[in-house]
Amino acid sequence: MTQQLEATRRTPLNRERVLRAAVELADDVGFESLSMRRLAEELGVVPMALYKHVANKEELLDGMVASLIGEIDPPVTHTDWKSTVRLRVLSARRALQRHPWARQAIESRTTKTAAVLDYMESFAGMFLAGGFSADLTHHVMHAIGGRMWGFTQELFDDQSGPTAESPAEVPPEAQAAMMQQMAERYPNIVAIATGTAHDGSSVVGHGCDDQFEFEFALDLLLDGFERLHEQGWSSRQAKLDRR
Amino acid sequence: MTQQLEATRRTPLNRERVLRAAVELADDVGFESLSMRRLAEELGVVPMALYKHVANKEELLDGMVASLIGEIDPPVTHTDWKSTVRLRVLSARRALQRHPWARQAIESRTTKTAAVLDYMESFAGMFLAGGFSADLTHHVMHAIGGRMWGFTQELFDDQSGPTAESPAEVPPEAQAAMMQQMAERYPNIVAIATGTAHDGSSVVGHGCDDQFEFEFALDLLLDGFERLHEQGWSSRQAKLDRR
DNA sequence: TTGACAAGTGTACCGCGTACACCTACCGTT
DNA sequence: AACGGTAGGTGTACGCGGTACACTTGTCAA
Repeated sequence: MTQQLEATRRTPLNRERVLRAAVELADDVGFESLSMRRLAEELGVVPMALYKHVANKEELLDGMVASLIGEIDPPVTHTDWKSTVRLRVLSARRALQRHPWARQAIESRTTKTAAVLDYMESFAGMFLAGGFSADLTHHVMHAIGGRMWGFTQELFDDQSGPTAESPAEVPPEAQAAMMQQMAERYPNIVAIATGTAHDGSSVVGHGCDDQFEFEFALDLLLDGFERLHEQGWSSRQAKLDRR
Repeated sequence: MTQQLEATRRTPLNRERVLRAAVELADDVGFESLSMRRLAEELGVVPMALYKHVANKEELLDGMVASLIGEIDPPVTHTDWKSTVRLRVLSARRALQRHPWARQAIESRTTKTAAVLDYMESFAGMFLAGGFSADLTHHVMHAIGGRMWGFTQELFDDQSGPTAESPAEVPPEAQAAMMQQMAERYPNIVAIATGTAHDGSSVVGHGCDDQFEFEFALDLLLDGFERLHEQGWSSRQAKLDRR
């Protein structure tokens, strides 16, 4: 009968499996619903068992981020820095979109793990290899910020107005009235929202092309970097120019 | 004796006072340590009493953000859009720096309150008033993202390496050895970190000029916006150009 | 056979947000 | 003067979260 139990028993856990399960679970239920207890349950194990493989939840999250970094393509070679950076960022973005929890996870991390440092190291390398000064590279990395991970501060993703309660319970034509009110109180927002509804559909929350928005900002920055690089920008000079 | 009790009793709470106390508490103890229970304690009241003035913690945070927005200067008038936007953003940044919890609070909010919508409305207005098309304004607002609140994704603020444990317990000259290791594993990071230590001090975590980094990226974006605006950029054209 | 060690368990603690029933002082009305 | 509603504050309790600590159990080397 111990035999049976042994047969039933899964192959023992290990850090790898815990991390994989955590990623899967977060993919399914979202970042905020990922708990040690829930993860343990998913693995058919008691919560405290996890602590034999990760020190605490922080470390679990660090591990998840590391695994995410593993999904980002290495930089391509034999092109200019701009394409290299661009492709890498877009690869990061793809990884991020496969794992909706990743943005929150990255933002929640404070201490940099080796995996993160490695990624940043390699990222800086793309600029330096492109002939950027260490100085410019430094500031450029700051400027690109979260976009180096493939995300933007999304301040728009919700199409909900201030009075968004019921998800599908909106009276069909009452929407027009609300739209009316919106247009009065928020003319500019309505303008920029509908101004881009090229297909004529004038719903407020028509949702915009995230990918386009992302690339718009990314290219704006890359073009700016290029210009500074070409004109031999240095922070010392910039600071002198300021006065 | 009931007299005495009445005399002792504070003036009754109200939403205002709750919000003010919450802001103060968060200023002191940080975003993650702000709890309903702690706030209640601070107000000399039982936790559930707060729920007579705010519906739940979400609403409390919304209120805090609203109060923060109240600290941002209104847009200046009679200048070009660029200065107007720039000054406003820098004002937002100042507000944010007075309240270290604000970044996390803003990022944590999903539904937009009236206060937030008002701010965004007015923000969009600065571009539109400057002659920007609704189209360009839309994308520009996306691009500026969190910077419109005065913050950047800070991916650097920690100067800690991967082995940062004890805060002050670092053997004095062992730091040099660690530096050595750093330089081997992370040559690029070390280069861009020390490359900007203009004063010759080569400490890794010398900390950089946050304000400068912020303005660097902000101006890069504003210059980019200006260029696009001048050349009559439209998203339709941009999409056509892409192919 | 032993005994060390790694993996998993069970119990427990504290902090969190908040539902719900209750109390109590104050108010305008009758 | 008596009354009932109401706003503000209370007390108790629940479920969930992370995780400390002491324990069993299964495995393998000596």
